[in-house]
Amino acid sequence: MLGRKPLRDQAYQEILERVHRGDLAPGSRVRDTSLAGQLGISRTPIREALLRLSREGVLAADIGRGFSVCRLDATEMRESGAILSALEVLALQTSPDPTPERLGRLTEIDRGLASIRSDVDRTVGLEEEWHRTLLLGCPNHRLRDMIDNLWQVPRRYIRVYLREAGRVSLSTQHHARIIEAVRRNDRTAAAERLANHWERGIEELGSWLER
Amino acid sequence: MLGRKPLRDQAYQEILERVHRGDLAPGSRVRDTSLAGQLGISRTPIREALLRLSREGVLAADIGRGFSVCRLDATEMRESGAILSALEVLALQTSPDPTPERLGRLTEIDRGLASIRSDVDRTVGLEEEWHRTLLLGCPNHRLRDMIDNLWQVPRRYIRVYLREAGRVSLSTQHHARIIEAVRRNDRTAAAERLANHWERGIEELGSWLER
DNA sequence: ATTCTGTATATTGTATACAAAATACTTTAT
DNA sequence: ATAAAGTATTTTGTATACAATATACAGAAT
Repeated sequence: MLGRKPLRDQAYQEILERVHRGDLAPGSRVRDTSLAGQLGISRTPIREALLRLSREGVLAADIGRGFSVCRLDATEMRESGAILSALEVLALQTSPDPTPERLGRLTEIDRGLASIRSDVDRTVGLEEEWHRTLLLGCPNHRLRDMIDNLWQVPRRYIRVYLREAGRVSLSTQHHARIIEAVRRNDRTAAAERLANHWERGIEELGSWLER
Repeated sequence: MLGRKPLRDQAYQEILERVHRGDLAPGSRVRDTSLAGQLGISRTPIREALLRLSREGVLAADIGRGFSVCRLDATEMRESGAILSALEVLALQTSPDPTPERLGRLTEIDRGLASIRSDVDRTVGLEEEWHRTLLLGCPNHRLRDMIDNLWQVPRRYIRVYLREAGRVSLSTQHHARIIEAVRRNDRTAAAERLANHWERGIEELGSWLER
């Protein structure tokens, strides 16, 4: 109860980062004891974080034999992607018109994305921030939270894809087309393009995974 | 580790049932100590269940002062309903044509719903089963799981509404119209009607809550 | 009476302890 | 050497212990 945030939340963040960094590799077992030792806290908050991560699809929990990092699997990625796509489209459709300043922020992020050469972390971070910024006005808080949480799954896939397939970014042109529709206040077209953006991204990742 | 299922899962189920029965009233505090005593197990698995329930929106977790049952709130219901509606529509759209036997099951459930006079539990159970049966063929497992989980929120509202507003059911005619479209293999119409079913249900519950 | 304040109690978040089960290791037999 | 079987060691799931904070209560001041 020291840092004003429960230890379980700090543990959650830290473990998640290790998964994303590949420090905890897909398929590898995650022992609460060793994490507790490494983070210098007890097993209890660690286990609470692990339980949460397994509910979110980052870890797998086999009864009696603990936790392991979920292996990357094309089917899972397609499934999560389809869900996230539908939810982001819903969020966009039910959002009020974005402020000009937010539109500016979106193009700014896109400029950032275009100028990156090979920083995977930064690319994924900006891609996610672009989506979050797009949906920042969505009045459905629960939906926004859910989308944020669900992003954890595709984020892992995008990261690996960018790193291993050597791709640099996930098409900023799509972003531009979406922004263009939003700017015209044509939410229907924007939603359609957002869905299309997801569909292409999923297909790109999927076919690479199944290679 | 006795019942072949982790205690935290049994605790989860039991606590959830108590919330639904109204045994744990909205707004009331939930003390892990007292639950542990009542269920005859330790606080650890109880807390794991409480943490999960708070992530699912059934309980609220205030840092340092424990858990309480979420109060019923029209906004929350509308938000969850909108999400669930979108996800069920997605599930329906991406499902293969249902087997005749499953269609039969759906009309059978509807007959059951129509014949109920005043059993709230049974009504809610059948309504939920109808939805689950409709989406049983959906190949996106993650989506099905997510829908099942999300149902916990509207279920609480429907239950209270039926009980306190004295309504008997949530319109089996809607179900019939959806089934009719599914039977014609017109998934677009079916999806549209399903969305409409949700919209009307949400509106009915919402205006009652805000009365 | 009502509000404040200090103290007792309860409850939380976290750490540790313990028993059952799983994994790793060693020894023995083939 | 390989395989099997039995034993030691980890690791898990759950229970309990403990310190810090929050709540409840009693008495004093207004």
